[in-house]
Amino acid sequence: MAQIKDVAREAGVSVATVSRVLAGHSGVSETARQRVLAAVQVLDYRPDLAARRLRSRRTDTIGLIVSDIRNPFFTEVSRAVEDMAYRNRMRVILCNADEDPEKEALYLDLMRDENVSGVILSPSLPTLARFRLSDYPFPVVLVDRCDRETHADAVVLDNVDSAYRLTAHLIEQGYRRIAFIYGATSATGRQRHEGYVTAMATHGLETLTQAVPATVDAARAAAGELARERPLPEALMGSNGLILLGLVEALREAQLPFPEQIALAGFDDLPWTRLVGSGITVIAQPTYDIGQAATELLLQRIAHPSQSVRRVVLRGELRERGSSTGRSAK
Amino acid sequence: MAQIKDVAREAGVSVATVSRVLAGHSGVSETARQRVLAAVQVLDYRPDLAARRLRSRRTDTIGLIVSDIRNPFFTEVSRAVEDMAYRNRMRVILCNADEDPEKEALYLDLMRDENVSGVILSPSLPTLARFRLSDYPFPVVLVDRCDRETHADAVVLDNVDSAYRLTAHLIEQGYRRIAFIYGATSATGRQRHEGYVTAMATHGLETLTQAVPATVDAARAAAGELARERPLPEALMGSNGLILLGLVEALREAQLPFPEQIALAGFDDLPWTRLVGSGITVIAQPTYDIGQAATELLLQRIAHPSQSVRRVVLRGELRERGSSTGRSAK
DNA sequence: ATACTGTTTGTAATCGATTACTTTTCACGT
DNA sequence: ACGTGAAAAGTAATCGATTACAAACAGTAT
Repeated sequence: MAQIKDVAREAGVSVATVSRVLAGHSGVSETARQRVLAAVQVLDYRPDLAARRLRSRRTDTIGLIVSDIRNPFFTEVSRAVEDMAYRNRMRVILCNADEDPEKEALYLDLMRDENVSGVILSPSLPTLARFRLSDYPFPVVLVDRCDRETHADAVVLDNVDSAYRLTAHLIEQGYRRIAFIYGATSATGRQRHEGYVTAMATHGLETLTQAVPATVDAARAAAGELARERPLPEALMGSNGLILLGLVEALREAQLPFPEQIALAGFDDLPWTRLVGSGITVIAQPTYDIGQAATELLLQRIAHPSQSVRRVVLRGELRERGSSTGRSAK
Repeated sequence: MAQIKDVAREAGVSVATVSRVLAGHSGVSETARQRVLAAVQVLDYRPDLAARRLRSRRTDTIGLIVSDIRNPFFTEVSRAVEDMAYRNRMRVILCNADEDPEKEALYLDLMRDENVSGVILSPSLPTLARFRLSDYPFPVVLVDRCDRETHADAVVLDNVDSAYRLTAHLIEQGYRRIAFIYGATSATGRQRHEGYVTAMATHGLETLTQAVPATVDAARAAAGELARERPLPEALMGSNGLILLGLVEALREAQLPFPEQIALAGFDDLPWTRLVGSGITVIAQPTYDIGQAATELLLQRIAHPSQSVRRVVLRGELRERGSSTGRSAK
């Protein structure tokens, strides 16, 4: 395996010059640069990253800690982060915290050990509550989950407003008893809850909510109970893709077709939402954009550590489908 | 930030002793060990990974290169790999090749640069065709995709047999004109094609196949064409989850309900397969097990570089649902 | 020709661990 | 008390780059 001194010898220059050329530093003559590049080619030289990282104290690596890799939302975010990162010659270490605050803390420690340049994190509720940027030796950009109090770069959906619009849509369609099943373990769920509550209140309607862990099974169980209540709610809303999936499963088990027996709506425009029944009305998130924006924010923060904190709020898009076809229309 | 020499001073021993304790080497007195451990606690010492990796020439990192992170199959595999790896104090670098052989090559180079301990790879067809273990300075375990010729550790589904069983199931249900739409860009698709062809031949039936890139859109387009043909095929099979999704979309567009107008079956038991229509008959893959097995294989290979090559074949499970309800039953 | 500037180049220190090698310590048999 | 071998501990070389600093050089003004 060729080392930098081999390249230096081959090119007839010093190791410092080789290093400078490879780092793209100025102050190297064009002739020297060419000879170094040629030597690198000839020897197929690849710098040893461990050595470089040790000396330079930089890793050019960003850590991505997602809450649940099985959630397609985070899959797509990861994809975007990865694309952007590698395009900027950065590495990505992906960690899946599985909605477990302990795992999250573990991975944040790991990021410290790895001396990453920065971290993109979708924090669980406890982590978010305790979150202080100054607790970490690297910049952190929050993604998907952030509240008004937290002072950190972040990229989030306009959760409150999106939930408001989704709820308002159901109300417009003539539904009144609208139940909201939401993941209480994430800031996202809570904010969407807020939007729902506001919309209901604005229209003088009573709320009907159920907080659950953000899993398919929990949502199915909760919806199963609701389905046994009489009078039946007129509509069901889920606070994210996994929960929505649970709702669909529960309605199927309870043999309640939508929208005939009960209307349905939720968050996340997953591939299957338009295929079940006559399609499910959802708020679509610009997932790829979210990941992209988060990476951009992080890269900028790494370049300019003291620039002011920024928050990017992206708008969710309402996609009306059969599941919320109005009572009037029937 | 505390360094090893600080720990040594605090503990009143030499750096060598500290290093030995932390590496779990024998030849350290119990007293010394205790003092070192205490000092580590006091100073909150964390070894510098860059320095360690430079000197020891080991990274304890495994690279995972998946074909398409959006495919839930690979998501689940990643999860398993990650779990297993961290449990064995290994890091994971996840890369998404997006079914692009060039990206794949790029990432394999990157793995070399990172000096990873080993790689788990789901190769594209061109990469698999050229694949030689000796081309890489690290052990490689293939996952999901591997052919009989390739001499490497691998974990795969019994693709041929599973496809045979799925096809045979449709035949048993009374279908004859069974079309198979498959991803020709992966070894998996080809092997499943083989199983389908064998099953059809065994029953004296004519094959009806369409090779497509393994994407939802390509599959939808292909199925859209088939849906316009007369006579209509009696059943449609897709070679993986993404393709199956494309088929469902196409049938919906063509307003062909299943199984009434046309039967449907495929691979990958994704969350939504039991929710659309009366459920879709699929071969379920033990995705988590596949990732787990691959990681185990890799860790063993790292520990014993010269042990003989092993291939783990896992069995797919047929899950019968409404989409393949027999003609006889109608 | 000389001094002065700015650019290019080279030498050697450095990053923080691991580990080869040497020295010390200790238990034990004679 | 002493020699012996094993176990424990320490010293210093080492991994392979980056970079601080010094030296050489070229170009220009005096």
